[in-house]
Amino acid sequence: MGTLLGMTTFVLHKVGVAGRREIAERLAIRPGITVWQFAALAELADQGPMAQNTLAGGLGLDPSDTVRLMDELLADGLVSRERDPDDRRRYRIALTSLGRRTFTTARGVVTKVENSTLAPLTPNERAQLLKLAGKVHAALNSSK
Amino acid sequence: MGTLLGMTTFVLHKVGVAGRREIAERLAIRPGITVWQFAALAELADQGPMAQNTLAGGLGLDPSDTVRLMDELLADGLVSRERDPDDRRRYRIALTSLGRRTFTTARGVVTKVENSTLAPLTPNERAQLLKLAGKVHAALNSSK
DNA sequence: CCAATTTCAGCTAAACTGACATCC
DNA sequence: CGGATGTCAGTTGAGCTGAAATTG
Repeated sequence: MGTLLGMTTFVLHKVGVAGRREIAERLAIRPGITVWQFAALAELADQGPMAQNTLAGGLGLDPSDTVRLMDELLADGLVSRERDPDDRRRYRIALTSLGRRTFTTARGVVTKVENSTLAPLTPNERAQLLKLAGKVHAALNSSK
Repeated sequence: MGTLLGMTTFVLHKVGVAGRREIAERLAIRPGITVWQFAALAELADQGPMAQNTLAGGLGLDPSDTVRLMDELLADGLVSRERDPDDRRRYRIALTSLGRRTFTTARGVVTKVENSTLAPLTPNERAQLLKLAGKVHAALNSSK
């Protein structure tokens, strides 16, 4: 095996970027959102309304980029943004009903693309891959 | 498990980008090269001299970006670049002895970072992860 | 005063596109 | 001529940095 293909990080990066690219192309067609927009909708759908900062942390996205992301979602009517009355520094970001419907559609698209990308693996292997990558991911986040 | 953490592509992308970033930072310190420069040295060390175009294909790097990459490596004295006498459209890119030494050093650095990144996994799990990611990677390349 | 949250402007590296010259 | 190789200029989006305004 070659040096590069024997380095896990290199292979993981390649696969991750290619997979994300594929997902981005499909989501752009339907329902017409970006990957980061999808990620934000997913986080809000899973965990309910939250501060913009908390959302940024959950996504692993820089807070400054989250500002622009929220502007986009707000302009498309997918989220609502109100000041938290208990702490007026914070926003309270919540899904709109359109946002929820859009997320459901998008999740279906992403799942379809994933199934295609992971086609060379058996269901058992897919679960293994997710589990192992998830372990590494968890360690990365905890160290920061 | 949350939607995002249940999506293999998302986790793979996160881990891949974070791992690559870590490697980039270390390689910048010693031996003072970029990740792409390391990748090119590795490919040349594994497979011997080759045309610039072939190298681009092996790295999954755009040929136009390969031009600049080769300029950098040439300026640092890590590769040599000569026209192929049999087909003067092609270059023959080869490692210099400095390039070979630099690669050896860099490979040690990268291996060290990988061991640290993959620390939460047992040796067996690491092999599994590489094998599974490699399968997906191979399928991606063959479809193109 | 100090810290947290959000905002804003701008930077860097990565990846791609399209046009072109050169050579088989 | 058509096709392959290498070169060049420029575009796009991702991710990050640093500074500032507001509020606790």
